[in-house]
Amino acid sequence: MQGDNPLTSPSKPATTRRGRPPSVAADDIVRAATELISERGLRGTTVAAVAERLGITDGGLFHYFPTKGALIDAVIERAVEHQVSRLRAFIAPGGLAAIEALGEWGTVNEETPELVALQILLSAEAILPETPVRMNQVQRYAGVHDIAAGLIREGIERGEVRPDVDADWEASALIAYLDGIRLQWFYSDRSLPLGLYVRRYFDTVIDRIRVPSPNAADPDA
Amino acid sequence: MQGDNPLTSPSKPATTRRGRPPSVAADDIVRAATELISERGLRGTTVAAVAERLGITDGGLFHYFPTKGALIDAVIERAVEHQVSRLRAFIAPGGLAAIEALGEWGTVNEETPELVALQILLSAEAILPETPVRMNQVQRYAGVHDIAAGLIREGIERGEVRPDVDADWEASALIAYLDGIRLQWFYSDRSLPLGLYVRRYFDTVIDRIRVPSPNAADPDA
Amino acid sequence: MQGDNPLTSPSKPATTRRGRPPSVAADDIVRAATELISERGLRGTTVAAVAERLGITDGGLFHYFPTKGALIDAVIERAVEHQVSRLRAFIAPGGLAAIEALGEWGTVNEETPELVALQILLSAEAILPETPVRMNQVQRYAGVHDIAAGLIREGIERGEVRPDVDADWEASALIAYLDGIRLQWFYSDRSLPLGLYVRRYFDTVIDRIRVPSPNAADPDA
Amino acid sequence: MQGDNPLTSPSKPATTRRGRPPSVAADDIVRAATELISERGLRGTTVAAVAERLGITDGGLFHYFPTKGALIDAVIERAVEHQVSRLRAFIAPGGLAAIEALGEWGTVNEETPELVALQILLSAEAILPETPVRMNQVQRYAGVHDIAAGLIREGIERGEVRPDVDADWEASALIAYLDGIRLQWFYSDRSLPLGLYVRRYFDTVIDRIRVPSPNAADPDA
DNA sequence: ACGGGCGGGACGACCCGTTTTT
DNA sequence: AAAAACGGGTCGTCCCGCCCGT
Repeated sequence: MQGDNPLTSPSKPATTRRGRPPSVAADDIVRAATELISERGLRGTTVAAVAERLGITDGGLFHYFPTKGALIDAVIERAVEHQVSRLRAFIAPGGLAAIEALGEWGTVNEETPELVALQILLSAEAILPETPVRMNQVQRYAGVHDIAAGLIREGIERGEVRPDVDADWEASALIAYLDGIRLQWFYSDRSLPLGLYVRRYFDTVIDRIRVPSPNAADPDA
Repeated sequence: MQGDNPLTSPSKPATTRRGRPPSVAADDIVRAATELISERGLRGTTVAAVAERLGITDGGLFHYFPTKGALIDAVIERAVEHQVSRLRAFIAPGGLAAIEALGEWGTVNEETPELVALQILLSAEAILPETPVRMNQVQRYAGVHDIAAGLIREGIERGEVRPDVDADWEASALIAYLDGIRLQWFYSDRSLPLGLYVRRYFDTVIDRIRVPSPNAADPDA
Repeated sequence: MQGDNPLTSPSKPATTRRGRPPSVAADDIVRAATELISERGLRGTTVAAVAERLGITDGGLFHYFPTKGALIDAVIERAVEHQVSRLRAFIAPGGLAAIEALGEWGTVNEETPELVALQILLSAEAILPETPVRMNQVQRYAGVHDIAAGLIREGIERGEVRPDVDADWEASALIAYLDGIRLQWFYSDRSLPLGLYVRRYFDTVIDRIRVPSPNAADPDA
Repeated sequence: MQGDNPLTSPSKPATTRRGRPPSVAADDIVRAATELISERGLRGTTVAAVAERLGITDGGLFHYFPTKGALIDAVIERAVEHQVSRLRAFIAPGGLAAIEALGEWGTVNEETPELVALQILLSAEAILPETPVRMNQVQRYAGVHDIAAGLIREGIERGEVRPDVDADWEASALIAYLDGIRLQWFYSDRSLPLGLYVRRYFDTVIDRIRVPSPNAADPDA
């Protein structure tokens, strides 16, 4: 869907590779699997379907991922890596500035709907007590929560955020909104302006938690 | 997943209470199915497992629900009815009072975790383009959205809510938060105080959208 | 192969059986599986082949034996039961008389070649360290060994067998011969006179271990 | 199991040492395959597992043995050669002396348990009517039988063995015991003193079939 | 009407032996 | 010699009908 990424593929041709050149790369498989999962769900996606989309057989796919679980693990890992790398750039400034930057998160998500869909499916699957993806998702949520709460606390320390703000609760609310609005994005066939909505939501939150600027505090003056 | 759902349902409303109320056994089946689905997911739940939990065979279950799709339809219908009946009581006052009352929605949900889990699973399933539950969920969301937005507009008309408030956006944000926070509730093994969090969130929203009371408008005085 | 055994099938029609009469009984399945295993080996026998021989599908077979392992367990159990019931009659007299009676074991085996083949295959499979049938077979061998050694010891106590005979070694040798000669029976396409050979072998053993009769001890007299 | 064994083998005697000795690698493969087969059985051993144990890929193995059947043929051939070379030394003296020497056969076997295990597995596999190893094994048995019976007949001609001894039956019994006691060896985790037991068995047989020495003939004198 | 034993297809995941390509 | 891919096949088992008893 995103074409052949010219950055990753030829990055390692120098190694003395012997044998038949692959008609598909492992990355292609993971990408195809991600797409199919975002279309049919985890259980609705068969390894044969993934192979078929790539023009190979499931036997051939076996060389890359010996089991469906391994394939799904790779799919999840790739999605997480993608998200983390993007996230890191946003939160670099730290404090309230980072929170403001996170307001663009919706715009970023608009570019990769299949990863967002995957995330939603995994989120729901993770509520089941026995599912293997549960721990993964719970930890991911905890990580994101800690990042957000940490930024807010940093804002308090810097004097940008009001000291009486409950950082944990605000982080929880921010994540909840992001998780929920993405559902609506798909319900509207992605016609809902996700970037705009998220931006707007962040603005209201920032308005509420920031320390009032001196001249804005007394508009009547 | 639900077979030729749109074909059989209207032709043979087997589970529709028409002529006489459903037998007790049918309700037991639906309840057991709801529990199992909330534990193992839609696809992870087999009709045989439902039957086994009830002490009957899948052949016996076949008399009540000729197909798995029909059973799932009944499960969804029961969940929706349950939700709607509760909701109706909350929004009876109308306007801002109804919005305030909705702040107790989290507390209500705490009593029926299996219905909440079912709702989450259906929400996620509904983002898939081909799934039979999609339309159902999208319409449900539209209905809830209209109710919430309607209450806000009513609040504006009554002078309780500031006239510049975007009713549709606020409704969307409210629903998004509710959808998202429920996920966190399950991630925390339901130890997160769902009722408290929702109540608190509603308070901040109401604070933001309500028309300021005269004496609170000038705190400096 | 042995037709419908009129003894076992109608033995339990008195129970209030409901539903469709089975086209095949569990016993038929076990019998068919035994035959196929004796023709193609354990791993060479597929559940589909067993079902096909019975005229049903593997899905139908699933109602009786949910897994191949369960089917094989039943096959083994039936073979053991068959063997044990026969064996009991032979060893009833006890002592040397029982040993003599066991000389007819070969003749008995000639009637059920498929059970003998099954036994051979299991014997060989059991030498593998990881196989699930190993323990089963080892215990079976120990049981048979104890029975044979016990009979010999009984013969010693009764004064029928020479007191210097090593009961354990003799038992081991007897079983070894029986196991080995059955192989040759199959190598000869069962044309080797198994009953005769075994009878003859037992005679030489009995000749060697029995207490000499007084008048036979001195034929010249 | 061995594919079109009779077709490929004669057309391409890849493993036959004709013109030059086999490469070391081929011998390693055969040895590794022998070990694996003795651990997991014929069908339980995959070519990939053999290759993995050697640190190569199954594709690499393909250069030495174009098919699994060819590999198994080589494994059998090596085992037979090993056995035959040992056997030849034992039977060199001929007559009863050779029989006595064969009493050490158990001791010899104790040194190569994996070859014994292979032999047991092949023995059992050979009772199946359709297996490609059947003819091989049957012929091997016939050969061993002829050797043993020939030695006994030679003993009779030399006046070492009583003339009324049935050479064929005695040979059959000897082989049967050897085949059977090896099973017990494995059942006991090879703790059974195989060499001792076989030695002892041969002694009883020789006692029975040899021409009585003049002074031993009249113990009363 | 309710329920149960039984059987039918179908398909998914796994994996295996083999061939093709470089 | 390695790597990639194929085609086949086994096992599990799932959803669903066909009949029959109560």
